[in-house]
Amino acid sequence: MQEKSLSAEFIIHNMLLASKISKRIDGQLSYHGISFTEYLIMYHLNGSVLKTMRRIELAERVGISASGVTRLIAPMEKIKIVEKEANPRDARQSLVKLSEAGQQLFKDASVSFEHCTEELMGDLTENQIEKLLSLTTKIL
Amino acid sequence: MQEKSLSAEFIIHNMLLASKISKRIDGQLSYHGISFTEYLIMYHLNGSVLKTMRRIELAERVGISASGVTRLIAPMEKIKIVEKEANPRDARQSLVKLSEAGQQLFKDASVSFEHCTEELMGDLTENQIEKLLSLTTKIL
DNA sequence: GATTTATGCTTGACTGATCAAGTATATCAC
DNA sequence: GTGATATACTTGATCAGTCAAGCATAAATC
Repeated sequence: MQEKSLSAEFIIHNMLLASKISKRIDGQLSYHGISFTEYLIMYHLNGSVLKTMRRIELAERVGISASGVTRLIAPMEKIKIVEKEANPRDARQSLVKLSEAGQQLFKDASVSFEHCTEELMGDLTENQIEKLLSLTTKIL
Repeated sequence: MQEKSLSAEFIIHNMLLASKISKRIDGQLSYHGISFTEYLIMYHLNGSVLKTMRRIELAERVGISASGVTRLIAPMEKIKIVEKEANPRDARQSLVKLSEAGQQLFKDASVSFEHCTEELMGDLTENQIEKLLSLTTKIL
């Protein structure tokens, strides 16, 4: 008889969960004309001190590659929800700033987003979610 | 002051985690010449009664679309790790069976996979993983 | 048993991301 | 200061997956 790995089971289960969740959220955010990934960009920009971040750091936070950020930001810049800024201290960098319009869009989209996440997590108590959060931070 | 949504925070955190995990696993499985998604296909086939499943069911279990399964299975069939089978009761179906070679490959890859998941979850006890599993099944 | 509707699967066109290579700038070692 | 190495970013080629449409078969309705 073969032993079954609990960690393997959890990982597989959690991957499927993540895929379902992101599809659901993408569906909701599409009403605001943005994708989940774009929302994540705005989320991190909005949470940073000057609503401004380096592309590389955005990539790390969102979990995509640097070139992924380049391609993702380009259309967001075109519709003016983010702006390009230079860093006088380092000419290699191309900072990304969440514009006023971007902040407003983020605020609107957050209502849908949070409504969606609360629906997803509806069967769990605050304590259980906190537990989940603290356990998952131990992974990796 | 604005309230911060715990569920939103968890979802965002868990998405980043999932993305990192899948990259790590993909890296490990590449030594066996397969992707994480291909591993998942084999995992579900191997766990089914006759090592055989319908494409639609595979799609649901793995979390991709039906056409995704078609495109994913094609090269696996070419290198003979799965075989196509007909269902005499329903000519629309095209069943997928894990071949002998596929079973062996799955067994080998599982060693790497489980080693990887155990490394990922190394900071957690069995009980904590069970807790995680039971909490995440309440989502969606 | 003919017609309508639903299911299982595949295909073409597309999208969001990746990687590898290239460019520009910065930092380090001497 | 000069040369070597590292970092920030972009671009072309590619890939894994999606969606919408289509085809074949099955099931339900009349």
